[in-house]
Amino acid sequence: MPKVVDVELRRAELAHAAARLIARSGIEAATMREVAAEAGLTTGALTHYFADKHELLLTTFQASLARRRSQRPPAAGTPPEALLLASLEGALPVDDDRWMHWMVTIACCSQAAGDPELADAQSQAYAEFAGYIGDLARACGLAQRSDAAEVAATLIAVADGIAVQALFHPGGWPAERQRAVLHSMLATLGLTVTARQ
Amino acid sequence: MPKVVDVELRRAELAHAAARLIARSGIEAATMREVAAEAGLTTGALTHYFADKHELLLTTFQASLARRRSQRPPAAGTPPEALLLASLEGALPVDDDRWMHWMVTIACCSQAAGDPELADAQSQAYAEFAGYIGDLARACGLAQRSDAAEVAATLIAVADGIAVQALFHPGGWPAERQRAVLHSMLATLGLTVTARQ
Amino acid sequence: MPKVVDVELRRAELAHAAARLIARSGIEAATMREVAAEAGLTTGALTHYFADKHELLLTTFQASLARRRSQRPPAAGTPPEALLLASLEGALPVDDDRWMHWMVTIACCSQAAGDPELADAQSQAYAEFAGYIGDLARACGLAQRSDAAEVAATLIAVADGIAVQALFHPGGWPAERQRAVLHSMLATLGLTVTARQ
Amino acid sequence: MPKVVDVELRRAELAHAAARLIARSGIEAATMREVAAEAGLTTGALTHYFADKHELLLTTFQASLARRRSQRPPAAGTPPEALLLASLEGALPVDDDRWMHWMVTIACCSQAAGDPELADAQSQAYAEFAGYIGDLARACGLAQRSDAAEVAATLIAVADGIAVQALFHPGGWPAERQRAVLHSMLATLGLTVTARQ
DNA sequence: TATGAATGAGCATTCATTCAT
DNA sequence: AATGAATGAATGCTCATTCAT
Repeated sequence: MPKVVDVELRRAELAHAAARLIARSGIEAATMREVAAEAGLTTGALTHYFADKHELLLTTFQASLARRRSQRPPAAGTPPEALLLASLEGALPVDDDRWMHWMVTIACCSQAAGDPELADAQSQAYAEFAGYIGDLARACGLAQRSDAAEVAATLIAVADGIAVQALFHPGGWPAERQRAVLHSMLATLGLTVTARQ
Repeated sequence: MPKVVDVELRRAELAHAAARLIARSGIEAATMREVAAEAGLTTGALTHYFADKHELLLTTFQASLARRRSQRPPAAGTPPEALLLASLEGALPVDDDRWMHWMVTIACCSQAAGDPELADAQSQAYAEFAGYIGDLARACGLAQRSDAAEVAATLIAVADGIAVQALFHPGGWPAERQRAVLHSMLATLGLTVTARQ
Repeated sequence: MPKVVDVELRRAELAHAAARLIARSGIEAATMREVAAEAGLTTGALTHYFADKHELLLTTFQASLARRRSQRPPAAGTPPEALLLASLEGALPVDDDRWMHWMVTIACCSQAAGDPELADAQSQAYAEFAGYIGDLARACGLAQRSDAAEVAATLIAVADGIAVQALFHPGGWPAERQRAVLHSMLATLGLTVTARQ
Repeated sequence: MPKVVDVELRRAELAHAAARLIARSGIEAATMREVAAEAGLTTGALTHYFADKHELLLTTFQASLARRRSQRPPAAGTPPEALLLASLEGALPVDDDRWMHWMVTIACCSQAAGDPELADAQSQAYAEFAGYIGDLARACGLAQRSDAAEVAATLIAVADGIAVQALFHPGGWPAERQRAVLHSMLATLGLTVTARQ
């Protein structure tokens, strides 16, 4: 009987190592060797878990997306206004984890130009998020069935726009500033924001 | 007498070739060989105009930024509302040229993690744009001296947020939708939009 | 009590798997992984039966040679002319099994340049076969003690020469053509060929 | 103007280096690095002249074939008997050059199982040689139009059979023995051999 | 006995870069 | 100014091999 290893766990560890590297030093630094070393393994082990680099990158992106999704607050028992606010705040790069997710996303967006599979993953993740936000907007009374998509697009635009500026101007956007601009925009759009966390 | 070549023109051509490749196939495709070939030259010629790849990428980014700046409408004789609107619309990837600029920007952002010079170029460009938008917001009466920075940040967030969604979901954001969402947001924020182009 | 496995049988199965791979896809395809998989096992099991790849290849070659030897007709009660003919025909790649043996032989010959052990195995097998054919030639009256080696060399040359052409020009040498050329040559050399199998 | 290099000459040099390596140490030793080093260059230069290893191997084989063909004596003014004899002797591995050609041929035959292009090159070369020998056999009166193919096959079989034995039993087949067996066979087949070189 | 995780050297190939011309 | 030959380091990947289980 061989050494028992949780294959999915190992893949997750390796994908996370890749994400750290991408966030820290850019996508060009995320070579097979470096990713393996970051995870404390060797190249041979890496290719044991991922057929090739493309699969590693795709998995890294999908794992990062899944991680973000899993951190949404539980729907049951939370008022939709709080859910919506938390979801949009969740899109801001206010801590290392969220910053890392944005760096992975940006890197994959740049890569997606020559990689349909990556482009698909991105499109689908976006559609899912837009649908989720649209549902919440309706629950909050911010949108009707007919304009949910545009309202969601607007809300997401606000959060993503702040995120992009934070990414483009590191140091200029501490967490508080990000949240303040988001809250003021949401207030303008009619979402009453009560004090939080 | 040696062949007279406009050095700056050649550099611009090469930088533009690099930008096309980045937009078309991602940053990994923009190798020295490919960039040279895209411009109809050979590697040797490329290194004649750029000391190394880093300089090529930096120049490509700065050229793309300068190109965007140069397309702002002339300040003299244009009402500030129109200038502001045009500037924000100019940030949307509504045509091939603007799309290319965004792809270059995204690629450089991803690269900037490991490249301070690129990060600087990005920061400075953003600061300049934010200042320009802040001034216009004050001219329009949308902001006071005291809150110009936050108002500018909000306005840019709206435009960039739409841009990011368009980039992440190619095909889902035709030019008209981008403009419509932008205009509706600006109206909410108090900028009266008159019919245009 | 551990599972009882016939070690020699397993080695033979693995060597045969290696031979199949070599014949089917060339020697480069016969990696440890592929050989193990072809035999329905894993690499770990393969290295259990063979110290290293070199031993596997050597065993594969020797097993293929032994297999060919074991298919010589029984000497007792068979006229030497029939024995000689059958032995020479046995060298022709007229069926899958013999084709496989030739492919293994060729692969090992190519490999033997850098592998003295392989070269030895080849030399010895050849010497044994030449001796056997020489003895039969004398029994048939085709050779004296003094010229048995040269007569044997001549006879083997004919068979091997046909074999090589068949290998080099797959499709152009159906079994019948191989046998016909061999028989006509043997007739010229004085061996009367009677109808057979 | 760049350094002027005769591209075809360089390719020939590299292919010859590959052939030397294959003959000396087997095909596994003919890695890109080793071939480049054997030719006094580096890997990068090798890939400058050959797109990939497959092209290098194919070229090496074809160059070896062409080299053999180019060493046939001039047809004009030579009696067909001498031409035929020289051609068949040319197939024997009696010197380093011919030995090398045989090793390359054997290696490619082994490789051809998984490489149609290599198999094609082999087939065509064989067909050409068989046709050439058939024509000479008719010119010598050894064959009619109807049986030229079979006579050629027989003649080639004799030479190739000797060659294979020489390859399989290095040291046991000095040039004189190879020629002696060939001549005796040809005499049996009706070709009068006059004294030669 | 057999597995498969892990290693690390080695592979073909690509790349930015240099330089004689 | 421009070429393209050549370099050598680095890349993604494969391989034989080892070993705890």
